[in-house]
Amino acid sequence: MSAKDHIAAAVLDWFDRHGRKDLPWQTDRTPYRVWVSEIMLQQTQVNTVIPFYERFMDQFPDIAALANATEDAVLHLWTGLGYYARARNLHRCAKQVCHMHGGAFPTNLAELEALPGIGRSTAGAILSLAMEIRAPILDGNVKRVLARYHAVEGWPGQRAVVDSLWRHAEHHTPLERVADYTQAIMDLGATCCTRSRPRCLHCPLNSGCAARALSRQADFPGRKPRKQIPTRQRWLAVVTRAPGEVLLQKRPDSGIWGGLWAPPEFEEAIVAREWIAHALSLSPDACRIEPPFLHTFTHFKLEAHPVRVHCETNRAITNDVECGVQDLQWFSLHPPPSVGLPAPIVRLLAELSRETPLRSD
DNA sequence: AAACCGTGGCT
DNA sequence: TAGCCAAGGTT
Repeated sequence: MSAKDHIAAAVLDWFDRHGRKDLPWQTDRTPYRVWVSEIMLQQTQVNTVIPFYERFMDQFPDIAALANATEDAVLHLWTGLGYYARARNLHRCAKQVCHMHGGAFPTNLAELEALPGIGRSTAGAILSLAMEIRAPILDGNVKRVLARYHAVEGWPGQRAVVDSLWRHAEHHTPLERVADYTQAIMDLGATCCTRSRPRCLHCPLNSGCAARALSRQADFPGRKPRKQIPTRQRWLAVVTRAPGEVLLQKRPDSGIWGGLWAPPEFEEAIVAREWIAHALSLSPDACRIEPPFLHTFTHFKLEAHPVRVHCETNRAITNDVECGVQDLQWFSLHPPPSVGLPAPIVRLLAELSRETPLRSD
């Protein structure tokens, strides 16, 4: 039945004329290249991913190269891309595939989903795009197309809504040309069935689209209910040491900026001042508070006040509560540290290194 | 189950 | 402009 689904035929015909076929991960479609692209593309737009993907493939051309790399090297290439747990899972997954599957990805859904960072949709993408194995996907584009075509009420965060969309996706996925269909249904959502101002007149599915029949294209998929965004303040103590060095701390694996290097963080500025002053045997008054910089995250806002201190010695600085000595390290600002750093920290350090040379009075 | 994770583009 | 959200997965 699925193979004769008129939706698949219409979408495939549209794809032959209007689909995207020249994206970096569409050439040399190995499971490895498709996998890396799918991970990078999670919640991230195509144009953002492309330069990251090129750099990543340049340094890690195959899964063995990735598995043999250090985590810091992987995180370094992820700097600025966001959702850094993806990079850590990617690295873990590469090691598992090399050690447990002989370097080749499993060819079935269950084993793929068992790998870190690979869920049902990514597994389906790998199977269909790289292996021509029939498996549905359900990314943001497909959700929008199916929610409109079938007028599925509710927002996709709800279990019943996702289940319904998955059933539709499963039903429409054809037995033949699975790779092209998967790319096609995504392209349709990305370039035709767009979130705002969908181009229904050019859509191959317009005659059967329930949302269009109801003139309710904008109602699908349903919107996530608004939520109050809490605000909390944090202070990042940017400790510099002439000439041009900065103290960074490897953050815990979980939470914001998990596993990345960043200035030590404190709940209150006064704690940072006292901690720094004590560690450097300085008076708290010697710790200068800079104007705050504000950074907005998905669900909360973080205000960080850099606390900059000059340090002439290389004595060990420890914080018994926050981390161990092994998590603290001085990094040169020239060039910026070649380890994984959050994008706001990269910008902050770039500003610091651009200023007048840091030296003691 | 719902909250959480980052950044940048769009309207 | 300020909210919305994007080739989702994990906890």
